[in-house]
Order: sequence, then structure tokens, then C-alpha cells
Amino acid sequence: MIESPDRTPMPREFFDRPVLEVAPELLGCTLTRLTDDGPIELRLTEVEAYAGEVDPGSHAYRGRTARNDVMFGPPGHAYVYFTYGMWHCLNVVCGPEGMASGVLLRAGEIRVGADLARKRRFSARSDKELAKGPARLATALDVDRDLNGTDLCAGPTAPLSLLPGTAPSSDQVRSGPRTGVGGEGAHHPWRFWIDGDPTVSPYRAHTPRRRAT
DNA sequence: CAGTCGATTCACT
DNA sequence: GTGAATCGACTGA
Repeated sequence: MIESPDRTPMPREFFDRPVLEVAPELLGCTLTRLTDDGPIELRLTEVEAYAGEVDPGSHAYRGRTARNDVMFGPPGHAYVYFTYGMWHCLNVVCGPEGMASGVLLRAGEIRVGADLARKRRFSARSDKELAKGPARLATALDVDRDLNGTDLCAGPTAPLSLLPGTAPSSDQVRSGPRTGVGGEGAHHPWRFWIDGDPTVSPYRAHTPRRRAT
């Protein structure tokens, strides 16, 4: 018999902790997506923590709204938002419930279903770019707002799940400022990535958009 | 109700 | 390195 990898999702208690503890421990974990065409899986290489209503960089900073409602709910669920008129980004809600904290899944290495991911990410120059960036990750895995609120701990039949993976050694885990976050929350080193991994997205400072004419 | 801008990506210079 | 794409959520009047 060939030994099969662990298909049991992360327990909900894993997410029901302060987001700054959870975020770095998500590196190396497996994100699985069951599409109509087949499974797609990736190993997480880059994440960012958003610390709820007290975090100026968080969507939850100005309180509960229709969009961020899921963030205020139980941990272990997917918060998917739509941005720049064309992209989706995927987060995992963390604890404690009501604090509205979450982890943005920014990048990963596609391990299963690269052929499916390539179809969705046809402009990618190499497989390393399939999920290099939060909107690319969501596109590669066919994640949109239909999956907002999905329980990531529900089990193998769920459309989207988080599973244990191969954690990087602690000296490979790096942290730094969050990409594209400006204002008061800009300096916190709440972005975490696996050092040297080619699928990690480049850092960019926040750039205010030029005013419309 | 109109104005502003975004937890981004891509094409092009 | 710079700017366009593109739309819906949020803000403030």
C-alpha cells in the first residue's frame, strides 16, 4: 500500500487563535480546491495578517459591513472580496470570533492541477507565476465570491479546504511590511513568507492612485 | 447620490 | 517604471 497524505483539514481550533500566531504557521500548508474539472492544490508560501477592527489596514477597521460580514463570524471560514473591478482575493478568518481578524493568502506553489490552473492563468509566463500574488492565487484556483463564507475545515467534499502540509524550517520564515498597505498600519511586519521561494510575490509599497481628471 | 479609491495585475516604454 | 483597466463598496453631504 502506498501511504496517502493526510487529507484531514486543519482543525477549527487552529484558526481560533490570534491571527499573528496563525499566519506564519499557515506557510507550507495545503490549500485544496475542488473544481468541476478536477482538484487544484497549492502549498502556501506567502500570507499577510489583518488584525481586525483595530488594524487600519484591515477591511474591518471601520466596523461590520455587508462586505466584511464573514470576518466577524467564526474562524476557519473563507472571506473572499472583489477589488479593482476585476480581481478576487481569499482570506481565512481567524479568532477570536468577533474580532474580525483574517489572513490574506497571497501566494503559493501549485502542486496538483497545474494544467487547470494554467488554463485560468493563461498569461502566466511560467508555473511559478500561476499563484504569485493574491489575485493570481484566487484566479488560478477559480475562487470568487460564490465561495465567500465557505468553511475551510468541513472535510474532503468541501469546494475549498486547508490541510496540513510541510512546514518550512523556522529559519526560512521571514516577515516584513504588508504589500500595498499604507497609512498607520503600513509599518507592521505582518507579511510572512518562505525565504527564497520562487513563488513569493515581490513587495510593493502602497501607491496612492492618481486623481481622476 | 456622486465622488473616490482599492490587501492588483498586465501591457507597454 | 508608468499608467490603464474596471466596478462595487464605502464615505460624506
